[in-house]
Amino acid sequence: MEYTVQKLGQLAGISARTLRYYDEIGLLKPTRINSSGYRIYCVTEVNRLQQILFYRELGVNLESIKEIMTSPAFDGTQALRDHRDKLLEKRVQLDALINNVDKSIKQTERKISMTDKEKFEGFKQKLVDDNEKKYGKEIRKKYGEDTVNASNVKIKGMTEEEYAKIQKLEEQMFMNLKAAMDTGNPAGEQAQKAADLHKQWLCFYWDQYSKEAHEGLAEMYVSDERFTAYYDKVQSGATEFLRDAIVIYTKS
Amino acid sequence: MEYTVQKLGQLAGISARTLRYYDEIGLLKPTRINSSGYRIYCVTEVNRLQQILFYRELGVNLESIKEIMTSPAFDGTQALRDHRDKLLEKRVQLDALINNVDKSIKQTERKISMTDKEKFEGFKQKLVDDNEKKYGKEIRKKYGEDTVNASNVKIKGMTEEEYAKIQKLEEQMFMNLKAAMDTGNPAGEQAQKAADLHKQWLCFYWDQYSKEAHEGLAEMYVSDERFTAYYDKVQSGATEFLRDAIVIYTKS
DNA sequence: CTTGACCTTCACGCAACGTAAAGGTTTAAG
DNA sequence: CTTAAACCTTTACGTTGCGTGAAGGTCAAG
Repeated sequence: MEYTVQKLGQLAGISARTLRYYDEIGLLKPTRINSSGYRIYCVTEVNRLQQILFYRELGVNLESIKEIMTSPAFDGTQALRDHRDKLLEKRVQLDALINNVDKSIKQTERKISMTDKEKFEGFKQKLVDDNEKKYGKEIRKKYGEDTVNASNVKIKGMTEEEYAKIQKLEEQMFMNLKAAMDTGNPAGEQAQKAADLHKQWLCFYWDQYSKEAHEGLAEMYVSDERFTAYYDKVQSGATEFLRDAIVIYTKS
Repeated sequence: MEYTVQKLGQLAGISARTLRYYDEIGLLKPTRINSSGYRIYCVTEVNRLQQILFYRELGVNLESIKEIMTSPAFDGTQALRDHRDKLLEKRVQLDALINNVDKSIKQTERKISMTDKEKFEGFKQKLVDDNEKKYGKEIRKKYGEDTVNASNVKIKGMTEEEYAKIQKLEEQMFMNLKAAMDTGNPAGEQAQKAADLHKQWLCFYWDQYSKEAHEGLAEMYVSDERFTAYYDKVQSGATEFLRDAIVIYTKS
């Protein structure tokens, strides 16, 4: 397929002027110039333009894009992978901003108060927090980046009120879990109530809940000693019991 | 708490120059100037700056931000809610881009093939922006923000298949409209078929259809020359004929 | 053969700052 | 008390990434 400036512009959602400008600065030269002096673009240039737009979307200036892409070390596939990482980062930042706006709305409704610092959360890049450092890698491997990232953002932006609610939920879950273990039946009412409370608790951290992820998490609790230690504090074997209850819960 | 340019800049993640510029253009004036001529900002300005940054993040130019925020009708809380919607939209677009980059990676691995059009999926933000600029205000006034926003989201998330379907629907509508005009009867079978096709077409853009909104839109087509030009291309007077047909359609 | 929708090359304009110059103020250290 | 660093001020020109004509050539359709 061959394209003139306008055609390619329409395809990519940019103006013909932009393409001429990219030609002018040597960022994207047409494949050839036809007998009437028209710029003609082919597949190689289409792909190059896509790469350019990815970089542009990520805020890289055109001069740098040119430098990167004309480097002999430039690896298109690797670049795409980098784009992916950056875009995921951008999404984390965007989530932080959404969180910020949510909080700001609550503040105007006098439901919470916000420090000046909090008011600008999400507008700039921030450091990763403890949770991330401790458990980030493992969880990330198992459940994918997206879920974890979203979780981090939610923790950061939590109000005290919400935090208290979560603490209470977890406490209730522990109480139900203990009572359920006395009956010894993970399918029983108490155990299923505990699993349900665990789900509710989880939903404060996860943007979307899925049964599969819930079950997967329960399995990880059992296989990771740090989590086992945490849940077994209620009683020895509690982690496995909780896992069993959750598995039954997700299947029902 | 009181801030000088640099302090506030650091808090918000912008430069001191930017704050001076915002003062210069009258977008954000400091609370007061101290005895040495320093700009001093307090809580009102901090909140205003936050709003400004939300708008900026969403691509609104400074002149428009100023216009919006100095309007007597400006409602801060409502603005925050709008920001939220827009940010969620932005996330949808970002997801589309991530999807694109994933596909592009797979393509380089020869696992799938991609059309040139698909290569630019997720970049098409601009198209929506344009749409917004051209018709946003009028439609917004008549049908409220929600409907329009929902429409934007739908366009963004549209697959090529869906898009083709819509194009076809519109084409059929035009054909029926033309045939109906030959009969001269807006209540006739052909005209009513055209009105129905128009409704179907519309339902791709609107989340909820209502007869009132449909009729209102038809009236706007007639009163707005840009729309008139668009529909009259089939034949002179076609817009009014379509309006008549739609009015009859919605009453029946 | 004309009309309209393309294309071309200048060339100027613009937003939203960056950057540097030239100078006054504040503050913390010597 | 002085002195240097780290602020602040205004003025003013530079930069990026195009938008927007103007002036003119090309191409397909009626």
